[in-house]
Amino acid sequence: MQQSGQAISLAVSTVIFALRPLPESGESALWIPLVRRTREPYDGQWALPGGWVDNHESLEDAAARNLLETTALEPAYLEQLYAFGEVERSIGPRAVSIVYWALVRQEEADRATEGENVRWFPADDLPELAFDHNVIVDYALWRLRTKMEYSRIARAFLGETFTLSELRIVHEAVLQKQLDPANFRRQIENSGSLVPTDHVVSGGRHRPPRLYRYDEGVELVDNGPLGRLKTGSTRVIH
Amino acid sequence: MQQSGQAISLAVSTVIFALRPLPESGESALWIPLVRRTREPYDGQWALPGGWVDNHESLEDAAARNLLETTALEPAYLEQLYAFGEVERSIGPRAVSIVYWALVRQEEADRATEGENVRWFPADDLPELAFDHNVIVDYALWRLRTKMEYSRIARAFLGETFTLSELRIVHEAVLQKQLDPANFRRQIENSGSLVPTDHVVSGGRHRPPRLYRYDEGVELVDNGPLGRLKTGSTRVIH
DNA sequence: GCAAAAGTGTTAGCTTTACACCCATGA
DNA sequence: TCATGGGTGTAAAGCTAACACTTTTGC
Repeated sequence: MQQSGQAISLAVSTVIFALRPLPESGESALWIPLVRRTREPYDGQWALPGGWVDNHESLEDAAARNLLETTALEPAYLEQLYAFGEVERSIGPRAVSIVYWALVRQEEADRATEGENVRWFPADDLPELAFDHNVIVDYALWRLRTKMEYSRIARAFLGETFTLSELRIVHEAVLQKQLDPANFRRQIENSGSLVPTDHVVSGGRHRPPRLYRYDEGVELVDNGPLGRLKTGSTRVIH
Repeated sequence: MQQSGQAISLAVSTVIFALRPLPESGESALWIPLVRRTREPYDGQWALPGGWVDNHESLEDAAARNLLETTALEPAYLEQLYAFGEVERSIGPRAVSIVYWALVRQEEADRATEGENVRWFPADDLPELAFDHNVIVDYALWRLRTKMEYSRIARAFLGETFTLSELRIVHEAVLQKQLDPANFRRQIENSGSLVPTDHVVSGGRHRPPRLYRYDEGVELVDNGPLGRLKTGSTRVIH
């Protein structure tokens, strides 16, 4: 088993999700930031933010660094999606991409420098992207929606404390369907992952809802090969 | 975004699973083949079969080729597991490993050349392996067991037709728990993924069980980013 | 009081689980 | 006829989904 004379470039890209209101309906929905390519191939087309992996950094560090450099965003959640390595997926020299997906809070998303070469798009209504990036986004969307149903990733979109309504609206925006408030409450309560705080939110024209926080003692279901053994694979910033 | 002068080696490794009887109890259980390292680092220790990715082959092709070269096995199922890229995971030059997991049928597993440098081990009772390979195997085991509950990967361990008993024994061996034959039958029948054949198996000292086959019209649940769009990511050999 | 969302109660229908019991065969 | 698994029946328990209803606030 020895190293043959190869020259495969190793890149990372990230599908970044944030919740923002749609301009038409005002409803909360998933958006992703894209960067415009400024060279061939696919010059001028929109693409996922990404870059090359440096020798001294892990794949995940490379993803986080590229995120910050290209979009100025710091994600609340970062997880590996898939390694894309088809020979013909890129014109030009052979490149393998390790793709991550990330979640950012709305305040963080609003800080993102939007300009000529960085713009947010609704995740379900994207233009034609460079490379195989449309396929990648579709897969990331599928993973996010699947994982939303059995894990606690919704917290990445929320602050330290939140009402059950706020949590439900996150689920509704991601899953694209209305949820019964009564049943949602029971389902969450039975999961045992939330603890009620002593505070309520007053000011609304209705009964003040209680604030909850996530129970830190309860572990995530699947946070990767390293995370499962508590060495910290998936990056969760509290 | 330009390529910096890097020299990261790209490798593939595979966690290969087969069902074989345990020597003590005779019960069917998961086994994996390991290869002995013949050079530093970790000289003499057991490791996952793997090798370098060539410039002209996809990651999946590289995994399949290495499988064949190191263990002479052709898998019935092959799926990407994870890309491991921590800086300090290997002594020596920086290496990133794309790890796959594979399932092979028992006939195929028996063909595997076992010798001084290739040996089968029970998946739940491994020695200390080279690199981070124990962590990797644990993760692959978790993925296999999770996926067994909602997808149709059990077919990779079976022939074209099989009895419900045979299918149940595959599930029991992988999940390490007894399943009620009556409830298992109904669960499988309701899933609609099997069709009964006109044949039964005679010769046993009991009522001859019917043979079933998988309904080819029913799709797998999750076979990867490319597979989901029917371009063939996960490799399923019928 | 009224609107609006918070929160509780209730019921039908479905799924899961446990286990009783009959069936068909070889020896 | 007996042992052995194949295959069917059934009922309790648990979960899901739909929706009625009460509670608490601001105006």
